[in-house]
Order: sequence, then structure tokens, then C-alpha cells
Amino acid sequence: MIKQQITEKLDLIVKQYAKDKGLDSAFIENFSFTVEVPPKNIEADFAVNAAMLLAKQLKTNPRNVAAELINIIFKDMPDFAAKAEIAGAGFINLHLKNEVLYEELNRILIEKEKYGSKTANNKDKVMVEFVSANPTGPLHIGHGRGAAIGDSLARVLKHLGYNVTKEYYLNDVGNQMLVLAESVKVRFMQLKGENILFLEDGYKGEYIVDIAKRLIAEGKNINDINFKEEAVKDILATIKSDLKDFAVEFDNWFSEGKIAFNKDKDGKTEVDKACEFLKDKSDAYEQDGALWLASTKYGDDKDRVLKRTDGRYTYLASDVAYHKNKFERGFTKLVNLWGADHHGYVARISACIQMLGFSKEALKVILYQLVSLVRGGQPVAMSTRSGEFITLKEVVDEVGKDACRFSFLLRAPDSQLDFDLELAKKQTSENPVFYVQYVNARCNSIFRESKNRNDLTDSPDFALLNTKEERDLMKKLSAFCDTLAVCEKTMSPHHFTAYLMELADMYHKFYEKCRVLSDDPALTSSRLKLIEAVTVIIKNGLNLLGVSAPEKM
RNA sequence: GCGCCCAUAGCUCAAUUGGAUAGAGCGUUUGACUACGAAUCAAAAGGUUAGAGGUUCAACUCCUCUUGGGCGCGCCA
Repeated sequence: MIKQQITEKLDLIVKQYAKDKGLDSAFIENFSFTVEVPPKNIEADFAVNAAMLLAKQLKTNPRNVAAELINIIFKDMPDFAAKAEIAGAGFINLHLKNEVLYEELNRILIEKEKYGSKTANNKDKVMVEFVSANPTGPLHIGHGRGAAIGDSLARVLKHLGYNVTKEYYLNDVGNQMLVLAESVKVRFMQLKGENILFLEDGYKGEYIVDIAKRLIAEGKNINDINFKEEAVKDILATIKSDLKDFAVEFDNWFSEGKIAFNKDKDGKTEVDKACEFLKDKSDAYEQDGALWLASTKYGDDKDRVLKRTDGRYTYLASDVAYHKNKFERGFTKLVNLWGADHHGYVARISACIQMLGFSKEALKVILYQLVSLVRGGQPVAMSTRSGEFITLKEVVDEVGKDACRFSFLLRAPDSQLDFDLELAKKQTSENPVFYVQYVNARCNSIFRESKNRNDLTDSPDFALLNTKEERDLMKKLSAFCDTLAVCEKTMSPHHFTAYLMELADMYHKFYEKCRVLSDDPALTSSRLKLIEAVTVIIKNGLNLLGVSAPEKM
């Protein structure tokens, strides 16, 4: 929170300064500068680049501007600035008063798991739609990456006060469902002793056989079985259970069948109505016996088919109706997580958002690169149909939910990555996630030990926390809010893994230099409060990533 | 052929969206447990940010081109 406070105060100072210097108001209105944590070698808490940016407009030396600003800062921000100096090309380097850090420490201890949360965003109803894998087989490791990113992003947005709904769109319509039903049926017949060959392009996984086995065990007659329903039922149960083990739970499961098959009193489906809506406003048109979406009007490469010549709708038609449905449910901001192999789809769905009367910005598509699986240097095939895939469950069982989620969130979504299974297994005990979790375990160990003392106070003097290690640690704690802000701006939760590792680093350094339980009761009490704040932040941060924070390891 | 994404230490990846001497983990080398957990700490080595231009006070970051990789270009989903 410290950085935000300082940025707000400086913003007023700098804008007033620019006004006094006679810069025109349009420029001042749009002017923005940054407050940042300087590199390690610089002895300062924050660096401000406003002087360098203003100097050009004022046609003067940035260092002169910096000097003038510093005078104002001392005058107007006496509670914050202990020192301010000009550095480099014209940076203003700020040194904070320790009292600012103590105040923030106190805030963490009071607000606990609510620290960093906001209420201002609650008007925005956000939908995060992710995973949305076809219910034709268990989730594989690539889905896991989307699940980790989507779920964590939702947690971050929730913490920032947005009204967030996590939704899974179930593609239970289309050719692949017919193939699925047929695959189970053939397995069923084979198990009954019939000598027939399996489908060339059927789903070959063992789970298909398991579904057939269940149906046989239930003594069902082949003519009474709805193979599609039975298959989806079992597969969905598996998907839900695998996701739960991965700490992912959805608020809503939305079936494509609902908008494709359910009819209103006029006998129309939502897909029918969506297409009519587009046709009425000339965003869809008939040609060559098919219905086309005029997506080129909004920047797509070519127009796309909504309804085939044989009268069947395409997947896109369902998707138009689905997004229309999202808006009708009151969502103002849509976030879709797609595997990067769907990037060609972004332009047409963006076009349809605009045709529905919403701005391009109402939809944010996050593309994550697919995970290439490697085992002992050999690429592993990832086709569901070949039956030769690595499931999310397998990996979670092997390396653990926490390590798996943390690893996926270590990287930006658009970075490609090879996931070597042998390596992942080998590194289990050396994974960075343990480095972070160990902080919490160490703190709790100290808490347990401190229970034996009766000379401690619960309202200690924070002013005793004045070593470099303690100061660095407190600064890092307050940067929790900055990390939230970055995640919000970039719509990616991966900055939190880096932040937590840095915080852990600060803690372990502090631990080496500053003994918590000493024969000085006052200092001991203060440091206990400090590490209590550390556990608050570590737990908050890990929770945003969906990773646990055990008290013992 | 057209389009999107990527290229950073031996390996896997960051870099607060344009800031100061590009950082972590793993691996390598060397030290530190008779006081709170050594799953830790301290130190060393490791880089022309794929290459070439450009934009500016400042470029890993933005623009152009080249090279190399991933993906997409269906009346499939």
C-alpha cells in the first residue's frame, strides 16, 4: 500500500508543479510517471522518474527539475520522506521514514487475510472462463496449465474486489460426442463377446473400456443405453475430481447443449435467436446456401460460416450464443483462457463481441502456450484419441499439487515450455515452492517455541525493528499490494511466484542475522510480530496461487 | 504463401510494461549447524538479452528487416 500512497501524493505535487511552470493542461492531464523500487545497488526505497519526463517539456535540465521537486517533497510530505536526492540522469531517490514501514506492518497484522483487498471494484462482474475441455477424456497436462493460470487469476481478481465467476464451458455437442458414444458402444459389444473391430478414429483410452465395464456391471441392455450421456457422466466426474485435487473448483458448469438444444415457447434455441439477432442487423448473411458471420467488418481475415448448407450450426454459432448469454447474465468483463492453438479464433470472437454491442475491451483472451511433454528427452504424443497421453492426475500424483501449480505459475502464459517428467520428479525436493513454504514452517516453529515464554508483550514497540534485514523485510511485505496491481494490469498471476521467492529470500536472510527469540523480551516481542506479518503475507500469497502453506513440513 | 506467439547464464524461467551495474532456482566450486528447523545462509564462476538497423535522456522491453523454433489458416470442435 505504501507505493500507492506515495504515488498519489507525488502525483498531486508533480501536477501542481507542472501547472505552476505553465505547461498546458491537456499535457498535465495525460502526464504519468512511475514510482519504482530501484535496483539493488542503489541505496533508496523508491525512485521517481517525473523530473526526466518533465524536463523535455520544460526544455531544461532534468536535474534542475528534480532539485525543485525535492524541495516541494520535503515541504509537502514530511511524514514520508526521510531523505530525497537526485541521482543518475535525474531520478529522484526517496528514502522512507521507518514510521511508514511500522504503520504498514501494523496494517498487515490488523487486516490479515484481507490485506491488499479492495472494495471499489465490486461493480464489475467478471467472468473467467477456463479449461473448458471437451468431455471426451481426462484432462491432460496442458489443461493443467490453463487451470492453474485461470484459477489463480480468478483468486487475484477476487482479492482485488471484483465480482468474479469461474465457469467451465462444456462442449457436449458435435461430432466428437458421436465418436465418443460410438467408442463406448463398441467396447461394450466387445466385452459382451462380439468379435468386432474397434473404430479407426475412436477414443482408444482405457477409460472408455472402464465406462463400458460399468454399464455391463449394471446389467444394462444395449438398446436401453444412452451411450453419450453415460460416457459424459463418468468423464465429467473424473474431470471434476482431478480438478478438485488440483485445488480448482468452478462456480458454474455451462453446457453447450443448453443453448443448442433447449427451445423456448416459440420453438427456438438460443443459437437460433443469436443468429437471427445478427442477421437482423446485417452482421450475418445468407450465401451459397449457408449463413455467414460478417466478421471481416471487425477485422477478421474472412467471414465465417454459422450455419452449414445442411442446416446444422457450426461450433462458432454456439459460441456466439454463449457469449451473448454471458452478457445477458450481466457480466461486464469476460476473460477467456485458451490454449495458444486457438489463437486464430480470437479475431472472429472479438468481432462477435462488437456485433453484440460491446466494446472490444469487454473481452480479454489470454492465450497460454501449450505444454510440450518430454520424457527422457523424447517428446510425448498428446493426442486424446491415440490414448497415449499424460493426464493432469498422473503429474499431480507424482510431483504433488503444490509443486505442480507453482511450476505452472512460475512462467508467463505466453512462454513456451518443455515439461520434462523425469526432471520434474527428480527436482521434487528442490522445487522453489518448498523454499517459500519453508518460511511459513520456520515461523510457526518459532511461534511454538515462544509459547514457553511469559515475559512477552502483545503490543510491542516496532521502533526496535531497525536493522537492514528487518527494514528490507518490511518493505518487501508492503510490496504485496504492488504485486497485486501488476497482476491486475497484466492479467497474469505469475508475478506472485517471483514475489514470494523474493520475500522468502528476505526472510531467510533476516533469520540468519536477527535472532527472534532472545533474552531481550521487548525485542523478542517486536520480532515475533514481524514474523507474524510474514506468515500472513506468505499464506495470502500462496493462497492466491492455490498452493498450501503448511505449518510443519 | 499469409497470420499469431516465442528466442535472456550450462538447464528451466523472471525482469514491477521504457529506467540506473539484466535477476532467481537448478547444476558447478568453496565455506557455515554444542541457541528459534541446514528444505537454510555466505561467497565464487557463469551474459554482445538470436543477429542487424532505427526511435530517445534511457531499449530485454517499442518499430523495421534477417535467422531459428512453436502454433494456426475447415461448411471440425
